[in-house]
Amino acid sequence: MQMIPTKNIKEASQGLRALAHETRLAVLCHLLQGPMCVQELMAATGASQSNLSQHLSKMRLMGILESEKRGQHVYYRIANPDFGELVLALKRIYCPDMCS
Amino acid sequence: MQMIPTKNIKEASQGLRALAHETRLAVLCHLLQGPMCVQELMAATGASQSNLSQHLSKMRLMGILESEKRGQHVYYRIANPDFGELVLALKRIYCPDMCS
DNA sequence: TTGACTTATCATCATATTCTAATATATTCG
DNA sequence: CGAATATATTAGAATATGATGATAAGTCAA
Repeated sequence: MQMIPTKNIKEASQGLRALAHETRLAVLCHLLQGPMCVQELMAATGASQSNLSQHLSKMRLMGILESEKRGQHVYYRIANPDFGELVLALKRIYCPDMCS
Repeated sequence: MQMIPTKNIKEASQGLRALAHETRLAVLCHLLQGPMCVQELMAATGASQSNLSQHLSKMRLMGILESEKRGQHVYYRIANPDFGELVLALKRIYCPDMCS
């Protein structure tokens, strides 16, 4: 196991912080199934429009999500498939009962 | 990819929060090499004694680390090897240049 | 153009996190 | 015992983060 360079620790910890919230982690999990628009994510997470928009904005700024406007809807998707691996590692830790 | 149950999202996001700090992530990375005592971790991270102790305490309470007292030193180690996988996923995202 | 709808942004308040400094506890050694 | 060392705990101030409500801006359809 090789050490992460100090200069990257900062970036990685900022990225983690952008995931370390119940709503944002739920969004990430839902988006693993494919792109969704804000309305759909509102329904899926139960967050309010304003609140969700701010969470999505933060994740986009941190490079976790990408967005694309189609008509009056904005679709969000995961920017980097490696986040799927990260969620898998999370599942091994926090959902040991799930056979994945 | 199977969805993480809502009831576990909370726990997982709390766990992530316990990692989402520059000092704590650095500690985790160092401990991947093996157990270390507080002094060694102070030298490795540059954090102050009190500050580091609080970070270690939080990680221990969150089940990320375990500690063992040996003489006047307290050795910390990673409680769950799956956190190593999580760090590997982080490396793929934030250190794409590192050939790991 | 007007009105409904979708999303983003802003201001503000509430809460959580982090750091520092001081102090406490425990262990070892002389 | 008393001093030195290692670690933990506490209180407080500073800062960051999160939720809400109001509003703005873009799109569509009548």
